[in-house]
Amino acid sequence: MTQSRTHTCGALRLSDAGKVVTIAGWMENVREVGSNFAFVIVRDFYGTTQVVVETEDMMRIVKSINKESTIAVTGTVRERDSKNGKIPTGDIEIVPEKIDILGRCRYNELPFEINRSRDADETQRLKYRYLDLRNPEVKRNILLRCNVVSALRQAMTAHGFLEITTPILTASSPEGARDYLVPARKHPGKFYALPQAPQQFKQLLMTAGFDRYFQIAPCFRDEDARGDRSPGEFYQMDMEMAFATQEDVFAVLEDVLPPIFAKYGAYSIASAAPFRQIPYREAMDTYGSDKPDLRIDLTVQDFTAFADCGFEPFAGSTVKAVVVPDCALARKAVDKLCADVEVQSGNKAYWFKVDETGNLAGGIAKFLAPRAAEVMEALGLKPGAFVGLTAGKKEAAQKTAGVLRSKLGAACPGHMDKERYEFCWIVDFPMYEIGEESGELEFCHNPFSMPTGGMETLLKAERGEMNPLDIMANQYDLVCNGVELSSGAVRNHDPEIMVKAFEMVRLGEEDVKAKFPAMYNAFCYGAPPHAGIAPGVDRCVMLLSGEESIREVIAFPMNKNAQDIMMGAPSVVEQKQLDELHIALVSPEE
RNA sequence: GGCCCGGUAGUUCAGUUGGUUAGAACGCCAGCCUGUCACGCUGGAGGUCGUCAGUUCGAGCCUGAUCCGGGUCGCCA
Repeated sequence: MTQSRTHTCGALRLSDAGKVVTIAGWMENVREVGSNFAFVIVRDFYGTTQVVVETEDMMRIVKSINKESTIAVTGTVRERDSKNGKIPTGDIEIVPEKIDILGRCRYNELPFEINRSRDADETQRLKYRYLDLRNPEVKRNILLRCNVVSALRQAMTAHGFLEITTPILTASSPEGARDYLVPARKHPGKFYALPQAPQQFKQLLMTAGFDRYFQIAPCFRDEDARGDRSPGEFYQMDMEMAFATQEDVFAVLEDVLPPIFAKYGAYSIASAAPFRQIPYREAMDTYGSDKPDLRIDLTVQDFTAFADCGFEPFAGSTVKAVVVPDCALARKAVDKLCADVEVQSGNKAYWFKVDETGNLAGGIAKFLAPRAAEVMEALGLKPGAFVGLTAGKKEAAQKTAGVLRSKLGAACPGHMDKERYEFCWIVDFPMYEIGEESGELEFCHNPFSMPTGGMETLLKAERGEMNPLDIMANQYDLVCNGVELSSGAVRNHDPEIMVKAFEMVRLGEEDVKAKFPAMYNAFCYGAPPHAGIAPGVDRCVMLLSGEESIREVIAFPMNKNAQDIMMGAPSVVEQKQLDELHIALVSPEE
């Protein structure tokens, strides 16, 4: 490039006509409309500009290179004879005096067409992510992410939070997800772990007196992927506040998030503070989910009273119903919906409806017909109503009903006000549950949360004055449009209460010290009460962009199997490296 | 790890009951075209139908195994 560019490909307007300029970018397209007459489209990050080739010399250069080569064009800006109102630079074109080839594209056929890359096979897109990202539609999500992260930083800083980075190489934590381990060269047989979250560090920062901390923090968990969950690594806007209550944490996020969602989101309306607070058990009963989509006005009702109606799958089960008062779904759509529910929840869904004359019809109606009046009364049914049903153990029936509710909300017009962001807090999570495998009391979520009522509550349960399953944790989830954005809690900062909480699950002081030595020790030196939360950055951007796959909001995502196809990770390493790390590979055997 | 869906041209897909030479669109190559903007027109090249085995006179299509991808459940304190 003998001359640096004077304008970007999105900059030139009619007022620039007559200027001699230089632009640079990728040769997106060449439209030949005559001999030695062609339109060349040059694209860069900012837009596209048309170059009109009118001479044999220029045509020879253009025809000598493949599309997607980078070029620099120097020439005169001219008003177009025929303008294009669809693009900002559509009034002008450049008449080139010089076209420099900067970076030749060696292939005349690409793995996919840039502007249609979103239709291409995902493996191809990820392998050639640098080509995929040339597509302005794909690039836009990454730009959105930059803006959101920048806005989060500004808002948190304005609220007096300090951004402090915490270690990436740290100690393996015994609870929670599977760790990524890193062998320690200087300590044969020992390993670092990548942090699943900066949880313990941020609590230590509170103990150190930093008062308000946040970090756009990378988190690493070796668990399987989902559409909305990256394998391996993801980012959280991690934050923690000292001398703070649950309400203090809520107040910060209720102030920080809605403006960012309204400004950068696909929808311009976001719930105003304060967000609705829904106790966990109420959420499960009413919405069949601990991450309800409040844009849907349908609710789940209990139908267990009719479990003995003679329909075999209901026998001895909890039965849940979702009523749509005015649903005109075609039979085919109903079948599809039930099939989708089964795929997503792993459990079957059933249905019947009330016809115009007030009779039960379709699906499993014949089993309920003998008690039709009773059914109508119990569910408050009127002619035209549709009833989706699920059955199973209480939790399964609830969760399946939750899936059914979302599907029905999306499918039946008038029951989902889609174009908005509806936030809510899920509060009052149980501290303990009966483990499915062990059959004994276990921590429900994490052991760092303060039990509601503190030591007094734990002692009550210990004395048998209350059911341990009724102990609540000062823990909360932030949910938006059916997506769990974040978990947080008022932490347990008292060593004695920590030990007591562990004793409930047959562990004790030694276990606390062994599992969380730094935190336990630190809390013995005067810890402030503190609380925090960590909204997922990828999930937020996903909601804002309206994308269905989390990979669309990550610049270089891994595939479902936690592989980076482009870079070839994970990969085999040289024997020398293994030797240095004191690692001997065992060949896999059957 | 279980279940569901998919794998056919460079790309996205169609392919009937198992039956002649496996098609379309986009892309690519060549020619024509002086105002295109998803430019247009004409022609052309391009295929181990994921892989292996089986059934059959005959398999893209049926059966079994296997590999790969996506979704989902488990898992994700």
